[in-house]
Amino acid sequence: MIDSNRPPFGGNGNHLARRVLRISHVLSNAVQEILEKRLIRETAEASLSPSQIHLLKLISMNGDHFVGEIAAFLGVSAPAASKNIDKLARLELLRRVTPERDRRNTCLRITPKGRALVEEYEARRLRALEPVLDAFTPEEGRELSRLLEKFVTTLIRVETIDTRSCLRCGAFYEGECPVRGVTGHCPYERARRASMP
Amino acid sequence: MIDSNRPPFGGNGNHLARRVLRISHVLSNAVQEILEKRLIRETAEASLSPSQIHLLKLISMNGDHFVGEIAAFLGVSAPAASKNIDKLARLELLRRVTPERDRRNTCLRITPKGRALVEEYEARRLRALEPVLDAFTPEEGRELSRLLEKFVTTLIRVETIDTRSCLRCGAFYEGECPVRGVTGHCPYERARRASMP
DNA sequence: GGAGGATCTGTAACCCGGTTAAAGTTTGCC
DNA sequence: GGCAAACTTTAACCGGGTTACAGATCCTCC
Repeated sequence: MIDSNRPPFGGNGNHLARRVLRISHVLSNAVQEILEKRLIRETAEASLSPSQIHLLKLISMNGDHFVGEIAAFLGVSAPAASKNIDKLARLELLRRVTPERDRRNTCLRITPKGRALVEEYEARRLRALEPVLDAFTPEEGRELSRLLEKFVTTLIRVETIDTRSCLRCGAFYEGECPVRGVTGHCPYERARRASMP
Repeated sequence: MIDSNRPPFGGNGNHLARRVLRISHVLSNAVQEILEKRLIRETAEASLSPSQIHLLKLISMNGDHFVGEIAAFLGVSAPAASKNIDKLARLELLRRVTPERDRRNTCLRITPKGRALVEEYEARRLRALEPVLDAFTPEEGRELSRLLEKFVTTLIRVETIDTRSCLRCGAFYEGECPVRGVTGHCPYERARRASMP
C-alpha cells in the first residue's frame, strides 16, 4: 500500500529482480529434477532422456511426425533426433514408417507400448503436482497460474531475439496454450507448417 | 468469484494442475535458455556450461571451497567436478591452492578474471530480467515473487523424498534465501558443514 | 524421359560432460 | 612406523550433442 505507486523498477533497488532471478533459477531446476527427470526414471524401465519422452509425448498426442519435425521440435540437429529415434525404436516405443507419398521421409508412429508409457508419465506428473497445489487456495492457484503464464510469455516475447532457440514448449499438442501466440517463429512450428499440405 | 470456495482440487477437473504443469515446464526451459545459457554465451569468451558458471559464482560470492564441496554443490561426482575445475583453471578463471592445514584437499579460489566474469554475467541477468518485470505492476511483482517462492518451496518440501538430488539452488551464497529452510538435507550443505571447523 | 540438383534421413567421427573404478598423496590412528 | 581412511585426480567408458558426408528419393528442366 505505502509503495504501491512506485515505478515498476528502480525504487526497489533491484531487490525484487534479484529475488525473482534466484527463485526462477531454483524453480527451473526443481521442475526439471522433480517433475520430469525423476518421474521419467520412475516410469520407464530403460533410462530415457527428457528429449526422448517429449518426443514420445509429441507423437502420442499429435500423431505421426517426420524426423525433421522432431528435430525442430526438440531443438536439436537431425542426426541427434535420429539417434533418439533409434533408441526409442529399439525399445519398441515407436515405429519408423516410410510414407508412400514421399519416400525420402521417415514417419514416426507411437506404439501401444509408447502410448502407455506417455500416459503413465503424465498421470505421475499430475499426481506429483497435486499435493503441491493443495497448499494453495483456489484463488491463489488461479493467481499462480496467471502470473506464471504472464511471466513466461513476457520473458519469451521480450528476450527472444534470435529465432533459433527452441523451448521445447510443447505448445503444440495442447491446443489452448498461451505460449503459442508468442512463438510465431518457433522452429518446430515452421517445420510443421512446411510439411503440412 | 463463482467458484472461489471450491475444494483446492477436484472441482477443477485437474484443469489447473494441467495448466500449471505445462506452464512450469515452459518456464523451466525458458529460464535456462534465455536467462542462463544464452547469457553465458554472450558473457564468456570460451563456451562454459551452466555448472561451470555456478561453480565460479559460488566461490566468487562465498569464498574458497574444496573440490568435494563443489561436487556436492553441483550435484555431480568428484571426478566431474575435477574436470570442470580443470577447464576453469586453464581459462584462468580460478586457481587451485593446496591448503597447509590438510594437503589432501585442494582449495579453489576465484581469480580477478573469474570474478569479473561472474559480475558481468549477473549484471546481464539483471538487465535481461528488467524489461520483463517492467510489464508487472509493483503489486503484481510482489505477488509473482511470493507465489513463485511458495510454489517452489512447497514442491521441494513435498516431493523431495530422497536426499540425493541437488537443485543447484544456490541458496548458499545469498543469505536470506527461503529455499534454505526446506533443504536441510541438501548434499552441499552437508559437505560444507562437514568441512567447516 | 533421363540427368542433375534439391531434399530428407542416416552414418561416421568427434566433442563435452557425466559416470565408476582405481591410483596417488597425505593424514591420523594404533 | 605402518596401515587404514580421506581427498583428488586419472583412466576408461557412456550418452547425447555437433558437423561433414553418404544414400535414397523426388523434382525440374532440357
